[in-house]
Amino acid sequence: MTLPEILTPSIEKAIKALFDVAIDKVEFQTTRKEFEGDITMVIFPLLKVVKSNPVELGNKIGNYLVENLDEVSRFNVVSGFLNIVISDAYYLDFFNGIKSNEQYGFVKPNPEDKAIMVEYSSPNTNKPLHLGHVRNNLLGYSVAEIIKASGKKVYKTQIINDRGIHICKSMLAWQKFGNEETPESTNQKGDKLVGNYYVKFDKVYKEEITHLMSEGKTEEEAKKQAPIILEAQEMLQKWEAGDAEVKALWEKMNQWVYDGFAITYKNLGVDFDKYYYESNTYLLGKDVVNIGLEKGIFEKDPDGSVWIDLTDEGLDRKIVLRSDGTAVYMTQDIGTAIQRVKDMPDVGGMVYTVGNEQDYHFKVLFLILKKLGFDWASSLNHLSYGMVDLPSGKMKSREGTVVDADDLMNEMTTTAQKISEDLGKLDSYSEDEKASLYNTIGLGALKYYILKVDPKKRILFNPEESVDFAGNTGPFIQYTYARIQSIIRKANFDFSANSGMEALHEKEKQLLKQIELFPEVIQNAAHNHSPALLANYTYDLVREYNSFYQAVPILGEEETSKKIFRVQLSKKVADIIAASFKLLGINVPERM
RNA sequence: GGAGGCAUAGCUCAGCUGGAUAGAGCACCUGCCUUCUAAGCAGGCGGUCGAAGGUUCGAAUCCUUCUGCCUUCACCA
Repeated sequence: MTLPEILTPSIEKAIKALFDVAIDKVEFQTTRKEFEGDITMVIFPLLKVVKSNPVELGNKIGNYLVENLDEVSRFNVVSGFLNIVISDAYYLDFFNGIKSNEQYGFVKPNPEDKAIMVEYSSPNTNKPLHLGHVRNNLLGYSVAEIIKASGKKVYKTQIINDRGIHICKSMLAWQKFGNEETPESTNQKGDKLVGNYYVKFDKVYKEEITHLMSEGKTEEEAKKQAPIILEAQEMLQKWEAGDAEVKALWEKMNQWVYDGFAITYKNLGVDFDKYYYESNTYLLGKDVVNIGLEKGIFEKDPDGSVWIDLTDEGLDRKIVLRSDGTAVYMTQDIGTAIQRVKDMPDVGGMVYTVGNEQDYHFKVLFLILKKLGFDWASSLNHLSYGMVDLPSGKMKSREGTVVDADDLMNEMTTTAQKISEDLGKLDSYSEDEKASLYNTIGLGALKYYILKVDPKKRILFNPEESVDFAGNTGPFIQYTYARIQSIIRKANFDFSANSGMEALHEKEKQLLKQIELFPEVIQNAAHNHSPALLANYTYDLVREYNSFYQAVPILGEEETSKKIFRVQLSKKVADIIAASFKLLGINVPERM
């Protein structure tokens, strides 16, 4: 039971006994540092129901609590705030209850509950993953893990945009200029190789445009008439017609990309339960549109195109089927959503991790699915996140101003190595152990840097400054974890025994209060789809721990009961750090 | 033009359902390594919470208007 759960009934009883009125809500907040107390009740809201002045009322309630609850040892009233001092026994009791619970804060899924499907990553297959994908992947993975920890079954999925003009551009450029190059022959990751040809295509395309314009064409005409773009469009048509040669090339090059992605995903530490491919789903949804047409949800224009009129909802008219009867993006997403629930009938909701430039698209998509009458349509969420910008401006893959995901991870690891070597604490480590540790720290820095900011805010990513290891950073938290492991190694006595502690140091109490918040933070983070809440909580916990660490000797010449308790407390903090970081997809090192 | 998002210290960010004198880190200054890992701790400096109104006992938080930046409103995905 949490403190509010313990206190609320007593306060209600007190009010009932004193004034004979019922109150509907009691408001609590943690007591500010400058006042004595652990939890504070706000008196003001009661004044509407109870005729009294805040101080008098606070004193009455306070007295009642001290007399009737063992947990409350004393209180003070400052203007409209009742500051309640909770007994050490309560916190010791709480700690004994959770200290050996490995699952503390995590809720077991209820088999009756519907599962949540989390979609993230969803790249195009014509170029490697970049910094923007990194944010998407980290967010999606972490939110999936957090929802899982909050007590729901989760499926991680993605839809791979494996067809379309973009991949045809890479294919065509490879065919024309590739000299049969392969990832093996060039010793290059497949996604990089394919990406190079996408850039190559664009270069040739631009040259052709310039050439045509020098012959007197307008830019618009030139863009439409450049031979290479016409050829790419022809290739796309062949693909759609099922041309064997084009399909074979398409399969070969996509496979190169998948092999490359697999390496990036592995290094990034993300995974998926189920993959969807646009080439399998792009035709889905057309039947649904026809059903919707019969129901009168959609309307057909004279030219044959199908639309939905959302002007009543404050939105626009949106096309759902082209005049030639082919599917658009929206058609496909309608179909895919329905297909997913068919594939996994226990899915009762979805979270789409997609950048905020698609806010409108998802608003419309969810509305359409709701109008089509699917009961799960009310549980669809768009995990919308802000762009990642560089100091130099926006990232543009065609112009080569992107930060490549693989390069970024390497750089972070290298920086971790430099800083670690300067500190020189790892001399006894083997080369393999060092390499693994640098990877843990470097990726920890990167992931934490991205996840600690509110998803909906844009991130200005400065590659140099992002590699920070002090303050609110991943490595700082990892470092605290490693220090605690060191304490545990040195505590060569049985610290799993009952400590027999009776009174708490102020810092110990502060720490326990922070620990007490963990389960609630997981629920909040799951509810808000925000790893940032968890990240910032963990940082607060670590600061609280470090403060405690400096203030009291843990393995000093103290009574055994204190040593046992403090090591237990340290271990619990380390466990929570590890648990929290696991949900963020970050590893913790045993030493650093 | 319609719709949506963002705006908090010089910089990067917290601030949960409205609550006490708005919090961290970086940077700058002062202390603390013979003691469990100093990637640390304790403290100082630094704010008209974009602006103006409104609701409220009480507003960074809710409402309205305005300003600035971004996104979106394709028979692209």
